[in-house]
Amino acid sequence: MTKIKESSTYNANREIVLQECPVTYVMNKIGGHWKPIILYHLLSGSKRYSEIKRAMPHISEKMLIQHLKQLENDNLLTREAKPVVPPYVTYTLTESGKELDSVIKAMSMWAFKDMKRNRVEEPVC
Amino acid sequence: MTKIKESSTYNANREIVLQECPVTYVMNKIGGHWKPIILYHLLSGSKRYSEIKRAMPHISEKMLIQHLKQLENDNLLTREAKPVVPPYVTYTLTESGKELDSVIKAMSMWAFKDMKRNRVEEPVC
DNA sequence: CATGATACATACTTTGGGGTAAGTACTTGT
DNA sequence: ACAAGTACTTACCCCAAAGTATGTATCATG
Repeated sequence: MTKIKESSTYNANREIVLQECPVTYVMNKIGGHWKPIILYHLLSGSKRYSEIKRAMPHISEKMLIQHLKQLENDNLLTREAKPVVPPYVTYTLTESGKELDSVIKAMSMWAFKDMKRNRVEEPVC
Repeated sequence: MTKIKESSTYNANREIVLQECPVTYVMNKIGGHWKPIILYHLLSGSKRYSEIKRAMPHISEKMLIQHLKQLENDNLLTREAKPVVPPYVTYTLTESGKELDSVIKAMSMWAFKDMKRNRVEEPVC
């Protein structure tokens, strides 16, 4: 987990904007390339670590746990580890996390519309 | 405008994911810290360059035009320049851009709910 | 006895997004 | 004559996000 320097101008700006815009508030929680996709996969139900990994073949393990931890810190999902060997860890969306489905759905609907408009072939997701 | 190297693993991964996930498709068009905020301000109607600038005091001019150009390339807004001095340039959302309000609204609604839940003071936006 | 599965952790490097600062062209106002 | 406004452009630098690679603990199974 890369640590974040608090003293940069970037972060100063971000904090100011955070106080001013709900959209930025959301982007700070689900922004980036991987977080929305993780959420997307968890919206269909709780999943084991390895299940998520298999569902997203192109993410590195480092990125996956890193974002899972961030999402956990942001109260979007919970982690449950059964003390067995081999380890059995499941990730489940919280209420906050589940309510994001309206956002994810709005995004998906817009995406499909826009792909059609720009004649991009539709994906299988 | 910083050029993007096409040959990186990052971009390879991104292109693969792009073909698989509508959410990533959206994130590539409106992701980052500034684009959603620009869109947010244009949703209330066409604006001059200087108006957008004044509405977003914390963005640098470089970032502003850079993102305006990217949004234009992505067909989310159009640029109209009147050939007068001093220059008079207006930015207007396209149909695609306007339709993003469902996404922006879903985000805002979730944000306010989540802020309440986490007892963050509500912003004035 | 060694391989594989599971769920990570850690070190090291790259890169591209963003910041800062300065310049440009043209005209209007004082 | 000089500053100010408008809409950019350009150059240079920094750092945080992402990638690559390897290590760890535990047990089951061949």
